[in-house]
Amino acid sequence: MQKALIVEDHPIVSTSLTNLINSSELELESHHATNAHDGLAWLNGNKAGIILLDINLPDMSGIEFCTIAKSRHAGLKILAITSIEQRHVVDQMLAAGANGFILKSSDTSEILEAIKQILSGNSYISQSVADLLKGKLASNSNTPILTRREVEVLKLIADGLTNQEIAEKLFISNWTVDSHRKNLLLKYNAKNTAILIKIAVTNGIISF
Amino acid sequence: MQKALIVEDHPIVSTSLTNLINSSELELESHHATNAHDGLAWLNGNKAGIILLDINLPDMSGIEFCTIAKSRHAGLKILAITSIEQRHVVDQMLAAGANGFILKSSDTSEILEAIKQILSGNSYISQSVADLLKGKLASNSNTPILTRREVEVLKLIADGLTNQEIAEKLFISNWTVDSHRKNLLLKYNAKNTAILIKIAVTNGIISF
DNA sequence: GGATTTATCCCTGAAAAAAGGGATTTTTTT
DNA sequence: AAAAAAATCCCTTTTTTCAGGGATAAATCC
Repeated sequence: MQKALIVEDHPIVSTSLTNLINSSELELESHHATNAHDGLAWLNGNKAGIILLDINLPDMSGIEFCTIAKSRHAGLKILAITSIEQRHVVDQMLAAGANGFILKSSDTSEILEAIKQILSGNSYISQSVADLLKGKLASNSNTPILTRREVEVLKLIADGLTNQEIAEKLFISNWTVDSHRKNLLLKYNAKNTAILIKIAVTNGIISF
Repeated sequence: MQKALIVEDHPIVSTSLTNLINSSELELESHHATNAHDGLAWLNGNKAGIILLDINLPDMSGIEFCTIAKSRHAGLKILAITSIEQRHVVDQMLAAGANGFILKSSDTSEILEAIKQILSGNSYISQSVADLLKGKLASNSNTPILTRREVEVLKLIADGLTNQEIAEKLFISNWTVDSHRKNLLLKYNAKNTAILIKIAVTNGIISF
């Protein structure tokens, strides 16, 4: 019998997922980890047919978990489950190798369908997430594309560092930091640092 | 038989709560609403013994729901269920009249215990939430108490206004705005605006 | 009614950010 | 290999923030 690993810190959700799997016609033996660390440890001694992965874990982001798990266990199938519908999260999860993406607001039949599809080698992305990817949702569509360096600088700005301090940390000139900063303001159409940070935190670019 | 109303938009969680109640020795008939609006409508035609209320609803915050429901139906018992452990949320929910507060990371036995306690007229606050209120948790305990004016100024700063612009908007001197700003930095122990805004958004003071 | 908190106003000087340019080198993509 | 994008560095001036004080009226709490 294939094994399913549920990585989820909320007992209400994990017990529900366990019940869902056990009471379905799926031939899956369900296991449970309450954090990323335990999940990865379990994977070292067991072969999972599928992982149901919560994106908000206490010790590590779902994205990191996904990246690590995939690098250690090729061919591993991961279904990401989240309650937040944010473009950048979906992008990063898919880039990290997730095979499917559903929302906690999906009903149980959709979750089972997603599991089935993934087990049979397909990928499954729920409609609302697919819409998000197509940029159909107006709410998150005005998110500019930042370069790696810009994201790096942005995070340091949000941590309260000055241009000078950032320059020292990244071993670049403060003129360069200033350039990145100006580009950030431009891309976000922000008048100053305050609103820049607000937008960035809201859009999830800055981790909190 | 008393009725329980589950107000929760995530089917995984709501079905799990329903199962939990049905399979327990509690004499409760469980009902379900996926949003605040439907929940309030149901309450107009039915008498609920207890409401299990998710704090993050699609159409209204749990705090608003709580306030409205309590004003319309005196003596209504509400158990708030949340995944976020934020001081201000707990404070506001209790102020809105919630009888109990548990986290989604609580295990099922604790949830049942909370329901029992509340039905018998007591209030129930899970240990981690209680710790939060006592300021025991190092992570979230550094949330300062802001005055009305400080919150007002903070929001305008986050909207990208300068001291001068805020002064004009509030019909006060820019020296005053500067004073509030300095107090905000002091209270949050923030070195500059950037990190101030990050903390404020993270702590939910600034709406997004 | 007295004490405390809140909101207000004031000053100076240093530090930092924003607006305004422009330019070169290194990556990455096509 | 050429084109495009990203990252780097540079300068000036103006605006804004930050740090360091201090002080008074009004509201709120006990």
